[in-house]
Amino acid sequence: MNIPSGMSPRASKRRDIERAALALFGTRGFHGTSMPDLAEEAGVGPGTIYRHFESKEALVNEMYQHWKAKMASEVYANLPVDVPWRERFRALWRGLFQFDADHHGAIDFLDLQFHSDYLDASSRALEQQSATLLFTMITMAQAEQIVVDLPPPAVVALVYSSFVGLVRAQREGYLTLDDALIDAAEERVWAMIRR
Amino acid sequence: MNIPSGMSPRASKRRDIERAALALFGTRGFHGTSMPDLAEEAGVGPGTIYRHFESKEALVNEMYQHWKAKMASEVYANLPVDVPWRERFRALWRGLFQFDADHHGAIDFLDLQFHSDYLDASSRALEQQSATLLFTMITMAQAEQIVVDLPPPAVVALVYSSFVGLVRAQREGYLTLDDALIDAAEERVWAMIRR
Amino acid sequence: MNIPSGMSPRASKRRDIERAALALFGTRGFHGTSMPDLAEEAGVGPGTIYRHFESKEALVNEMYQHWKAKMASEVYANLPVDVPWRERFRALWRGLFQFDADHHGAIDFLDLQFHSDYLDASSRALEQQSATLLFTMITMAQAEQIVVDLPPPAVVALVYSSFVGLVRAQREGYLTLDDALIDAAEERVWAMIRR
Amino acid sequence: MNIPSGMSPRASKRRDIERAALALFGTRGFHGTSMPDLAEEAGVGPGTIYRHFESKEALVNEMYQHWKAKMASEVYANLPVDVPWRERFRALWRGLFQFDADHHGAIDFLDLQFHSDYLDASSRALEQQSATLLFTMITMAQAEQIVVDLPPPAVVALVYSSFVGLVRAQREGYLTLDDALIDAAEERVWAMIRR
DNA sequence: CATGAATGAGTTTTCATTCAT
DNA sequence: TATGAATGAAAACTCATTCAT
Repeated sequence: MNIPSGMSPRASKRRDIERAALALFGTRGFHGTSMPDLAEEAGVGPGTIYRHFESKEALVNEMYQHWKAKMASEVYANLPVDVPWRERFRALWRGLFQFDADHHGAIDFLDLQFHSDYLDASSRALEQQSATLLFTMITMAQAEQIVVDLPPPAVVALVYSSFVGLVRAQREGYLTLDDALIDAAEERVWAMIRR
Repeated sequence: MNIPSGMSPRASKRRDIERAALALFGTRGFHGTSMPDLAEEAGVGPGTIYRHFESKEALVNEMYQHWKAKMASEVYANLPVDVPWRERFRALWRGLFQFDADHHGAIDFLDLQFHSDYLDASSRALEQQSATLLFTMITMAQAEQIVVDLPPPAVVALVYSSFVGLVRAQREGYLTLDDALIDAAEERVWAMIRR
Repeated sequence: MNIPSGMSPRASKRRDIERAALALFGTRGFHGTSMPDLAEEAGVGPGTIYRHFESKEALVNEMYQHWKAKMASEVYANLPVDVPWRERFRALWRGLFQFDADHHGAIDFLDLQFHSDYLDASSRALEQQSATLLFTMITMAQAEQIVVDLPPPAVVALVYSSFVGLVRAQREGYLTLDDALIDAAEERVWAMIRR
Repeated sequence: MNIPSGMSPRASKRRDIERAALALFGTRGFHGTSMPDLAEEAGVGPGTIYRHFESKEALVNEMYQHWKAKMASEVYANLPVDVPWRERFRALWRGLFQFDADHHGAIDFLDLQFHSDYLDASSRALEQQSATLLFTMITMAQAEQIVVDLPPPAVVALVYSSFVGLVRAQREGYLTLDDALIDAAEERVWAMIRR
């Protein structure tokens, strides 16, 4: 068997399951993905999934929280401070696309499970937390007269959904998101929200 | 029973089913909605659905095509011609939100079923058609140097996902989309895509 | 299809399921009986059971309560009053065996599910009620110096388990419980508990 | 680890498994007890059970035969000979309760597995043997006009089920079986079966 | 035409058993 | 020898669909 170095076989199977779940939940959705399908995609028996996750719901929630947290730590937590807002925005925008490139399917997964009724309190709390962080950032930039004076949730919606829109368009084959396009889009999105 | 005037009881039941399907498919998704649930929401027996639609897939496809077509005819087909692009864009933007206001849940429904594997060739063709129409519009505006020189699918993605993002934000309770906000957003989105 | 007269086909299926459940739960036990087996024994599809009973646990609890109540009404409620205790006891004893003869398998069923952890509060309450009724009866007879002065639960255990023991012995093929044997046993059991 | 003196670690684990099996099979039943649960209760890994017993069925059968045999040797084989029947009965009765006190749960276990379809030929043979021994004893006493003239299986059923009934009543918390109660019950049960 | 009870294939989940460590 | 992760067959249960009424 081919086990990634430095990983126990058990942990490796868990990874396989998580990988399969990210791919299938992110394309077919939670209810559109059956556990046998998931097992086959992961290359394990159906019973094996239940040695790693309590239930299908527990699996999707653990995944959701994992990726929400990863996004927070890889994108939001690493934004430069003490630089002009313009530059912070560029770092945010590039961070988002970098995250998408580094973790294929994660954005699709998060977007598709967004606000589904099988998400538990923990997942919703993380969701809230991310949103609040972005609202706060916008509010600060507005206080400095840098960003347009729309309700912060509106600004966040405009920016974030633009990002997701481009990622989706690429997934559907309408686009290729290279650095040039990402930067060009960044300029335009900034134009949308700057004062 | 209360039957809308000018509508046969049969047609009225079909409406009830369509209404229920729009609401449930648009919130819980296709696989997350069961036919018995749909029937109950519509106030009909489960068997009745099958007198109007061949199958669950046929139902969602008919719905998808219905609303895609309705959107094309109510929003895209009524855009003013022989007016400046700026004004056409404003009409488009307002038309989108008007459509959302007139047909509660329709945007959520279309967005959630987007590019799902249970959509058939017909649905995909309509999807294509709508997209192509928008791409063409953008291409024309770019030829006149009005709109920024990004790939048309990117421009469409930016605009349309901004619209959907605002609608979603309202659904989640983060926003109220009144005319003032819609117009303010319009200005900013136009700022994003104008040359 | 052969439907008992005066019974809707729906009610008839429910009867079939109840009959099958009494037989299988009473011989193989709750956990030893699978829903597909139950369905086959009842001559219905597995899904049909769930249109009549919420779950396997709900089924066994409804059955338990049904038969406990039936036993109370057919055996305990019809005991003669204003007759000597000797006669009441004979009526009780004969009533128990009559119940067993009338409702084949019911005693085995009740005995096998007795105090199982899948019985719910309602079932346990009925159990309690039956027990209390018997304890009270014994206490009264003791007050009149008719019955031996053991703790009432002990007296009830001796009598009731003697009854069940005979029924079991018949089921295993060791005995045939005809009237003569039942009456002879009654005399001996009375000898056991009389003062 | 705490290993009983004079016992190999292997034998000690086997004891742990047997102890766990007695407790769980005797309360939840054979089908209601899972091998992982059994392993946890025994404090061993699930795989370990299979180094000692071929299968779950083999385990329950070995247990059944073990306890049936133990009961025969500890209770039936030690009955005094050349003493009046009255005294032999007292010894039997006390022996039964002594056995229950010495081997907590064994009576519940034997009673619950009684005549289950997973018991094999060996187990059934031992069952038969025990029964026959008791039938013979009763027949002899009847020949001496000591015991009432019911079919021997009926007499055995009355006595043995009275014993089990008292043990059950204690398990359910209705009674405490102290020596006084046991002796008082013995007197009454003897009154039931004596000529 | 509308209904809803019935169905059985398919779902999520459990568990007796195996086997690499 | 003991382990416990992995397995897949089978369990409880759901649901799209049918059809007798």
